[in-house]
Amino acid sequence: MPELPEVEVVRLGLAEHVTGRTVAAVEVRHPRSVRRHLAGELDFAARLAGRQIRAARRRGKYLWLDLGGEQALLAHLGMSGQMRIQEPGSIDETHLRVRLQFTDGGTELRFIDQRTFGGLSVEDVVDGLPIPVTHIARDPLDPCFDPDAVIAGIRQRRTALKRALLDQTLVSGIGNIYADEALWRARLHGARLTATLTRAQGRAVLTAVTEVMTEALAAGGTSFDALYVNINGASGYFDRSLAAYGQDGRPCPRCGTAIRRDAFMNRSSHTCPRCQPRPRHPHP
DNA sequence: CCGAAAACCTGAACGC
DNA sequence: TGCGTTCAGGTTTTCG
Repeated sequence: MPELPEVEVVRLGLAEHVTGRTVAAVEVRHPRSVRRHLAGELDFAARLAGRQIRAARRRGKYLWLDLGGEQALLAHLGMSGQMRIQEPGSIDETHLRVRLQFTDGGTELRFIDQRTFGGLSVEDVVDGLPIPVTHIARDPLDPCFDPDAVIAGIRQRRTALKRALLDQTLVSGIGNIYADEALWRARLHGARLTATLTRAQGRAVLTAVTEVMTEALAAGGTSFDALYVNINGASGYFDRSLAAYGQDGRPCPRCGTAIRRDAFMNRSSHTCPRCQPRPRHPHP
């Protein structure tokens, strides 16, 4: 489940179901899912056995289970990763990649990932962050998120606004859905050059990001199919509230003009041609 | 520094 | 029914 609200839904579920439990055994069913654990899958399993999970944390789209001792089980869900809590002995999912069992003999934690772009690793924690997360910027739901600093960073770039929003080292957690939704809410076009963005417009788009993510989280995230589900396998329903993403041909909820889809950055961008006119000096 | 493209995968949807 | 194409909520690397 990719973007911040979906990852946060998973984090909340993990916090409820695995905090305080001690890992008994780890089964790696697909080596690719632990490829970022450079010491290999045997080392991965050995480093988890006997460890107690203290907390479930997140920054942007990265998720980790605090193991104490300045180590953590780090997860990135990639495009299709899921975390599921299941009864021991229940049927293995088709794309089950990693299984964690606990010393209490209760439910097990499963990492399921169709496309295997995601993965797990055990990482050292420095200043509260697993090493691979240290280059990731704070996300809009972080209590220490500093919008003015992010706006300054965006304005210093020489690129298009949407590209900046998707840059996880500037502000994290934003993916293609919430970038399009926030730009629509702020009435800005993603091809707008960051250098020409006013501070007020920067503030508007970051406010829109925060609001749309908060609303999506309250709805349990965005899900179009069974690939994006919470730890119990349930889908969120924010897809019903999307104004732009995936709405090509449908009327803009604000003005009724048909939403259009264009190729941008090797993916799709959805805009209202009336509310979000293409900038005159577009080319990034 | 910036951007484009490819790479890493599987499966669903669609056109013929 | 089957085959080829295109597309998908991401990140990283490589090459100009």
